[in-house]
Amino acid sequence: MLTLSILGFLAEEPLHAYELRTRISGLSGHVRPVSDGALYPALNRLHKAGFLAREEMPGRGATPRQVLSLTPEGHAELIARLREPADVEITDRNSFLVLLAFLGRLPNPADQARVLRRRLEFMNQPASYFYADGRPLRAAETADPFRKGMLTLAAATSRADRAWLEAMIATLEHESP
Amino acid sequence: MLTLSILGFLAEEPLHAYELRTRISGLSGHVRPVSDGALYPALNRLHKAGFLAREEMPGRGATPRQVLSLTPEGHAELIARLREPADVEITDRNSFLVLLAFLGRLPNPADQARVLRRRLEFMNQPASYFYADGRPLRAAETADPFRKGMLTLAAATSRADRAWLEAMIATLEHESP
DNA sequence: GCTAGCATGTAAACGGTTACATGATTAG
DNA sequence: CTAATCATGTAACCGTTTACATGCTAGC
Repeated sequence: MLTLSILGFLAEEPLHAYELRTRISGLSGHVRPVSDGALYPALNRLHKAGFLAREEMPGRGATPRQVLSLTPEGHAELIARLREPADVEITDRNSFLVLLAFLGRLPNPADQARVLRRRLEFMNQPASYFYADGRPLRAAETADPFRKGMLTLAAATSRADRAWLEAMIATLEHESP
Repeated sequence: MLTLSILGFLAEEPLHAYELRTRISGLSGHVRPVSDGALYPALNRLHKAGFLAREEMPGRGATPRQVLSLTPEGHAELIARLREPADVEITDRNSFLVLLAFLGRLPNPADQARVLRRRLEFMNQPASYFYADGRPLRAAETADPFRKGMLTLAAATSRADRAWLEAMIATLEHESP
């Protein structure tokens, strides 16, 4: 998820690590800093892999900026990760939303639709959080008001997400029949 | 989150690790197995810390079951974790939903309300995912349909969650004025 | 003079994933 | 007979968090 965000934001424009960090921090909605201990090692990994180019530039403070940009390989890597997302990015809503943030970078609408369809198929599998005697419990059957709330909220989110996915998939299929 | 789930489920009834695993797996909604490599070490940590008692019992298969139960210290630990959740559990929706699953275990409605209020306060901070020229971008201003969708879905979820939190807090305050 | 912001990093500890390892029972 | 389920664990790897480390500039 961190890697995808890095590649995704750098595909828009070259950035130095500090600026990249503030953008990634915002991706959670509420600004929550990405730890440097995660970001800088990730950047080094991507640089070693040949996905990133660095260029030194004078910064506002004392330390010079390391302006980062995607190499052609880095761009290819981003496209590959968007076309064929890892399981977590389909399965985990937070990860999927981050994926969505960059899915517009995929050039082919059919590929975009395929990704959305994967998510939709996953969501269409019946979900249940609790079991009693081996049978799934519905929200109405739970006495605990917190569990009831949890189930209701999860269901509402799921409904809204599926509706959007279906509408968006229809639009994309209209674009490239 | 794993630790909380372990303590939470064991507070309901003693379970062996295998059964515990299937319950925790269900907590994501869609059954996704908890890796043994995470579960067993976590159980060992909790056992070493004195939160868990083990009792050997014959199982259905060859391997005998290690039936796990909460010690009084384990129960106290659960209550403490519920009363004073870590930041992630307030901040991350998935984690918060897991917390919710066990919040009914807190004996005091005022404590329950305090936790919900913490989440509500966090959610009431204005959220924005993208910035242009330092100003937050609204869904309507985004040209990218995927980002627009992402922002719309996040906003809808946020609205529903806040509404539920407010209603539930009101109910709890009514219970213990 | 001090704090916040700009700007970069490293090291230790922790926890999770993946793969490995074993073995009995039951249903198809 | 073979796959799934029951049942327990370990080891290597990988990435994240937390804490440490440094230093300049701008505004109060």
